[in-house]
Amino acid sequence: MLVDDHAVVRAGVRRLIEQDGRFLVVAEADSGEDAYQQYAIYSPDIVIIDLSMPGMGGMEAITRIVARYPAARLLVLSMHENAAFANQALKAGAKGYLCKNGLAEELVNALQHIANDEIYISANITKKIAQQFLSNESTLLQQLSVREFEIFRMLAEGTESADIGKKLNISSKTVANYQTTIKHKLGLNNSVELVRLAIRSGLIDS
Amino acid sequence: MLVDDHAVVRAGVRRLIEQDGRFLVVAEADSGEDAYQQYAIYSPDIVIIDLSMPGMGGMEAITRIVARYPAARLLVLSMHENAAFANQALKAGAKGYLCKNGLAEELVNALQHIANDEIYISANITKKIAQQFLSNESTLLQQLSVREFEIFRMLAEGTESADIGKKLNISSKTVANYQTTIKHKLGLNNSVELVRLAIRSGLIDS
DNA sequence: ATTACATTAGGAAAAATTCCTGATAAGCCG
DNA sequence: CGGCTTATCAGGAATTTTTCCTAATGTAAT
Repeated sequence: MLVDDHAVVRAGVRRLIEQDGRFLVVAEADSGEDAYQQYAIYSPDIVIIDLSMPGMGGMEAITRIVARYPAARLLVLSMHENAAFANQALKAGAKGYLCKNGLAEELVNALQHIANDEIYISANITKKIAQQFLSNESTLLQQLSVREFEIFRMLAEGTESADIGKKLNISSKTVANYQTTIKHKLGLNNSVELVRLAIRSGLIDS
Repeated sequence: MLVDDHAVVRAGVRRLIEQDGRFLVVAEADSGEDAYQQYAIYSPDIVIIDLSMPGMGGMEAITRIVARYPAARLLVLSMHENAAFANQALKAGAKGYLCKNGLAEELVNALQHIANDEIYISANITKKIAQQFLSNESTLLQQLSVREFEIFRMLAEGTESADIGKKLNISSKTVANYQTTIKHKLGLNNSVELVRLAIRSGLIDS
């Protein structure tokens, strides 16, 4: 099953997969909510999912799908060539992490690995993870839980606490409390420093 | 010719185009620099180009290609559903602007229009352009008075209102009031957007 | 001279943030 | 297995920040 809010990307990936012949696309979804529902209907062997989507993001979708279907195999196909993203996605329960700027062949390759119940991570990502392992900045972000990381990103994007609460189906009060603990964990004094850290870490762009 | 730093996207779009049959992909490039060089070699009828690429971005590539080859026809295929981006791209000389979250059919449709020497812009983008007609980022900051600009910069650097007051020998209350008017003048909803605008404008770095 | 705007700031109300407490569930370890 | 830790969630209360309104002063322009 393909999950990406960009129809062009979905159509492209579908053709890539179909041309290879080993795999079949049984369903498509253009949002996290849709993915969750479609999963129940089609029970796909593997879900290829993008992280950055409107509404419930990819990260939240992974969390929910894995919570309901622990055997689900999700392969993240993201534009973010960033260790922190990969880290969080795998922590949330994804079985693989690929960058969109990887080779087209790598996609079906990754699918095959995941079909064999192996974890697959892009070579460039594993390298980045190794590189950023020692950097203070990324170890800082690793202190955050999946939920904290998610809220951190949304806050840095300028989303209001109330809207974050709606998207994640939690109280805006909870979001506010998370905000405080996030700042404490990261040693930030205000939301300005929060944004700048997020930009420096490549989580969002200015 | 396809220009996109994501190989998966390039491969997908290539197959989309080839399946339609009306057009032929003669070259691919994964950067602005590469696009410029490949253009000289292949002289493609149309260039499909992404905006967000490392190194010289898509915008700069458009400017350079159009400067050297005024007859060049460039179709932007971007993820940004944003009037400012489309505006800049068309101002730079692009002949069309498409969003990646548009329909797959829209792509060849747009190609046909551009082949007929017409301009093609996504419907959702034309609507946004009309809405955001007046909001120009560069002239935006010029609306600020000297004092406002000064405080804007200090706020974006993460300085607390109280400290700004001390440094400028004014009440923190005044700073707070300035903050509100600055946000209004710049059309910002919160301090997060304030920081990001400051960074985009090169006032501060992340 | 009147208008416009920049700078300053206080009061009151609204909103956001912090700090505290506590509930629930999952996972781990001896 | 029972305790221990951690993640997630959220309400109450105090505090801080932000907004909105009003208003004074000086300066530049028409």
